Amino acid sequence: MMEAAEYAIGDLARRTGTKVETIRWYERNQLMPQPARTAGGRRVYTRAHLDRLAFIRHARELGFPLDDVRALLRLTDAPEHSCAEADRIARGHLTAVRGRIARLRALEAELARMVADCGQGRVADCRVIEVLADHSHANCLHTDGHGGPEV
Amino acid sequence: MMEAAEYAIGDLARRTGTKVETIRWYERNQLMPQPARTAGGRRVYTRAHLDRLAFIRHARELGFPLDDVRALLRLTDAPEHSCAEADRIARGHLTAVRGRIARLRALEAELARMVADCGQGRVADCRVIEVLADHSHANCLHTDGHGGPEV
DNA sequence: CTTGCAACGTGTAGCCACTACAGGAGCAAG
DNA sequence: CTTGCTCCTGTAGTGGCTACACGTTGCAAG
Repeated sequence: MMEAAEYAIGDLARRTGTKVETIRWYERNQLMPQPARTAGGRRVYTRAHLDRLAFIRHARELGFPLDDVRALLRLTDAPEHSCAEADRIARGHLTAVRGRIARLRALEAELARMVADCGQGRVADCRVIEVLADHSHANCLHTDGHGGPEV
Repeated sequence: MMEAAEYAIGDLARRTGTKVETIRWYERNQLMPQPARTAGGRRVYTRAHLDRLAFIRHARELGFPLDDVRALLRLTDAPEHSCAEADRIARGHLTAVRGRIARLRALEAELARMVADCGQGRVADCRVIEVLADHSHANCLHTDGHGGPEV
């Protein structure tokens, strides 16, 4: 069996590990172009669509937000252009990932300390509850206040 | 000056570093009980409210989802009960945090490799774009498919 | 007493990146 | 022709808030 030149939406979904609804969502949100349609109104995709969707999914797996994905997609359409922009986006994302790792590690330490100290007794003596209720934040990691999207 | 026994919503916000809208949102979503009101309709909080809000915020800072926070709050209302449940929740969360750290580290490695290999030339030769476009996923981290909420 | 203004009230919409339906139509195999 | 899968559109929901819009309350200064 050879590669088909046309794909139904379900084929694209299977080949890229994407849900059908997500592909339609990408179309509505301009990440995927509108494909041709059959007489009955079904979407007909080409190899180019498949490649583009695979690119999007791969970038998403790497945690790039969709705005970054959009920018990277624009770059793939200009292969003679300098790739400094792609580098900048990837470096920015790397920095963000490193920041999240750092915060998660501080968190991990605090959680580990919490559960290590829990003697499995009554709630009134529970270290987990105690730490959470500690209004003074004496044992707390010193977050800088701005918070951010997530730890 | 001594501690006031009653607080306006703005006082609670300042003392816990929470936005006023967030406090009202917690009330709508049953995390905070409905407080008394003044004749003019303004919310009047007590010390108990302040403590409860501080507890919620502290748990959120540690990344506990609201459903976990709800469960932990129920435990604080039963101080004679065993704290095994609190321990279970905290351990579960610790496991989740460790999983996220592991995935982020794999990600970090892949991103670092991407940008290290980018020669800042044309997009056609860019390693960043190339890795993303790699349909075979030959250089990809082996995610197990289920994905999860986020990397 | 009036005026000004911050803090408060409600209600709704938006964020991200999907996901999950409901309710119907197309289409291939048996 | 029926069965059963895939597909269509459209809408609403997720988590955990955040941001408005627009109206009211409450307090102090003039």
